[in-house]
Amino acid sequence: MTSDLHATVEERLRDAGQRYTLKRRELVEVLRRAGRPSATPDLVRGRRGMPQSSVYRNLAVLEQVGVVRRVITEEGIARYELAEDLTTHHHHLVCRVCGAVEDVTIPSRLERTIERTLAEAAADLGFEGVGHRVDLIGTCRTCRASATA
Amino acid sequence: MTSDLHATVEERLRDAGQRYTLKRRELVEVLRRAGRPSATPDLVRGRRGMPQSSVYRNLAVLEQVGVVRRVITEEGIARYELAEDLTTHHHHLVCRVCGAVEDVTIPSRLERTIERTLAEAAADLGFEGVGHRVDLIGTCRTCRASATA
DNA sequence: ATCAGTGCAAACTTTTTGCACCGCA
DNA sequence: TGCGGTGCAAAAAGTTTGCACTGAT
Repeated sequence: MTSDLHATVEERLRDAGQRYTLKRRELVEVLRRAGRPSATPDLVRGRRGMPQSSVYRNLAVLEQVGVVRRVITEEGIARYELAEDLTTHHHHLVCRVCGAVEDVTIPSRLERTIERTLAEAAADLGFEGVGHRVDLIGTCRTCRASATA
Repeated sequence: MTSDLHATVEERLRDAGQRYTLKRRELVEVLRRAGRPSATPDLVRGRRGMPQSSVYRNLAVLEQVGVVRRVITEEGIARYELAEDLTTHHHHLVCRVCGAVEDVTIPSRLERTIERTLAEAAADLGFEGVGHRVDLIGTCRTCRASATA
């Protein structure tokens, strides 16, 4: 399924008149392996020949062609993950102390209920509901442990 | 009920060894009138004798004593609103184009269902669920109108 | 040869902080 | 009169951009 992913990415880029360069492939690969939204330092760290500007620019391109999604955390910094149609619909558990993010899925029955109700509320207010963001804010294992100390 | 609000704020500040100064009162008043999360420019604009540093510092204090809540938007900038126990539990509809935010409430029955399920999922992952963030992302009336042009 | 992509450094935006001064309990 | 609050200006942190160079078709 990995080659499927890259094939899809390549296609989306080509459709937008863009190339699937080595660096872009590397970014996609890192995001796939991460399995959770990654911050830019994570994408640059230890990777020589990967300046911030390229990371930001390539992520912007990948976002525009629908390959990655940009998520803003509680601290106001950006994290990036593969678009949901390349993975699966999920939500985030965000640690309010260290900002760590875990992926989580919830039962599709409840998912649909949430979606429907929110869309309804949105329509009442003149919004065209195109998506929702359901995050859980808490304290992760690690930060609870160090808080005890 | 307005005096109740200020009395509560004053009490919370006093309990933390802080004063309810005129500027803090002004900030609380503006947030109450806004009825939606406000960005710092909104809190400074047109208000002389209200430098950014004071706004940020006072908002930080008010957040620490549980009077205001800081919300990060899709664009990564902070917005501030009165804490939920001073208003009512609600969610946000965020315009993905202009970043406008509307408040919205959903039926308490569904609210409880969401809360319970998310807490459960969080516990499985070693998080201590202390809250959730349910936002709806869409396009507001104004931006839909200008998109048509 | 052309045009997208890259790398460096500088600019920009939002938020935080150092420091001297002000003012209320 | 002491300590919290204020204001200015500078610094951080994260992100974006200008520009010259590289590389693939």
